[in-house]
Amino acid sequence: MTEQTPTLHTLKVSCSNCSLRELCLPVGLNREEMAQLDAVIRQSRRLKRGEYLFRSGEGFRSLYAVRTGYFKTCVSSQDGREQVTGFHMSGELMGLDGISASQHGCDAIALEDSEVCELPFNRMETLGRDIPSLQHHFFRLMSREIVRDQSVMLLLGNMKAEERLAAFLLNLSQRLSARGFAAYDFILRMSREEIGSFLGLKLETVSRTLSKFQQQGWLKVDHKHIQMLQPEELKALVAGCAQANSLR
Amino acid sequence: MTEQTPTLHTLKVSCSNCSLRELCLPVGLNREEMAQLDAVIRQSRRLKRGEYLFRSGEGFRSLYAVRTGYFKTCVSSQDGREQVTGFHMSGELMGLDGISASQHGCDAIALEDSEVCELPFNRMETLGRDIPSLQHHFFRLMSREIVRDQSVMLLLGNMKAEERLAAFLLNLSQRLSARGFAAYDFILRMSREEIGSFLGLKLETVSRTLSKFQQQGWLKVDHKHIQMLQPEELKALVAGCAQANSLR
DNA sequence: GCCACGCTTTGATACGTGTCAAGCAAGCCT
DNA sequence: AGGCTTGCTTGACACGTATCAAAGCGTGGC
Repeated sequence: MTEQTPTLHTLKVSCSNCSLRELCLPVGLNREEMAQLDAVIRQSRRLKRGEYLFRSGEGFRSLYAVRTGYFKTCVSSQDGREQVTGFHMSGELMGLDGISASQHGCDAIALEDSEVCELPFNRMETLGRDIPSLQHHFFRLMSREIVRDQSVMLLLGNMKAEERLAAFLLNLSQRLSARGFAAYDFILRMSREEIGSFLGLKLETVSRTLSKFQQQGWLKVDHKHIQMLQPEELKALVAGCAQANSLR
Repeated sequence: MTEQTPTLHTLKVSCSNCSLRELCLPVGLNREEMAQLDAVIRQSRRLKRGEYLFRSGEGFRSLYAVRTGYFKTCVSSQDGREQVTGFHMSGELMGLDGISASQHGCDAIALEDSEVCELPFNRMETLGRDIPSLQHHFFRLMSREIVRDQSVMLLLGNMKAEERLAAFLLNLSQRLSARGFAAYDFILRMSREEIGSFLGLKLETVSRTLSKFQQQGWLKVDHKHIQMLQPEELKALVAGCAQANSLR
């Protein structure tokens, strides 16, 4: 109970069959348990950019873990307003919201050609009863998602445009560097509109705010290519108003 | 997997020892399983208005289910901005966000004299392995929380003040009537400021919007006493922009 | 009972972000 | 290559909500 929060992802992404146990299930299983888990995890599925992994309302059977690529998840209202609820990169799990009603509660869309592992939930649940640490890990993952959602609420409820964008960029930076990529030089995989939707802003505001950061010398923005020149300044901006960097 | 989403609460709140199995765990357990569960659930704890049930950062050991009374949960940033993440009434569970880091991620504060049941999480987890339907129920509850958080994001990211407040009132109305209270005539347990914090608005805006609803004849507002005179109008306002009424 | 305090309402004004519109750059198709 | 589409930037302006301020109303304490 006192261990560190689990690293959801390691740097070694490209294994053989399905490297998922390394990615999102670092639970300390023994050899036999590993085998059981492998038997349950389905071969990975490939998606092209723009393809739906699942849609809101579809029957829920499986969770999906990103192996490679990039996803967004979003809920939309009847009149077409769309709210991006998260961006998901390698090692991250999608579909947890589907358990409650046995149907998916959001859309998951690939932002680039991607690959996911399918985790049939029934079987994972059964397996969790045999492997306590696996069960515990799943509870932790779901709880983690709740914590993340709470910090998004804090962001949407309290922060100004500049603070939101700074928090967003810093969060991206942190997650990328945790995966072995450069922390301060990266490519955005999503459009300004999608960023805006996530942050509760219009795309013009996102664009203007990026420009402002650039003018101040904090960033270099070349379309989707972002270089953080003075990350400390961005951190100073969100220091105070963020509880943690658990956005995603 | 195809059953209805569980009613988290029944109308019979005042039982003997701990009526929690009726409230938040309607899982279809047999007599022996019930006994096991009863053995794990701790005696209820009473709190006075304003008292903290737990605080962000405290060690996490238990989930808490509201037996009677009313709570708010909130996260706060270092510089003191507070975001109310939810209001909780009888039968609802608090503390799920604490599992991930083994410490509570928010504060839980009684809005009136209240009573909760303590559910030691370790023991519940163990019990879940013996009672599959209990385990499944917990996954559902957590997933449900994630779904709720997503609709709050939609609200905070996309909706205007009037829509937010209408959605909030309708959600309250629905939850109260599910507990056997009048749907269209109730007392707010929280201040304007707390409503505002939850909805991402300032208290003045909440007040003004309530006044506006009253002027239009949709509500009668007498301090904390709300009567919904034309709920259809409120519904019309949120129709389209809400995906479901799963705020809380 | 009265006073003091907290909560709420209401008004005037300011500010931030949305909206609308135009122009630009990059990528894609024929 | 030309012309089209798509996404991005930038400007002018409008609108919604925040901010500041003052006054009203209830409630609880003495």
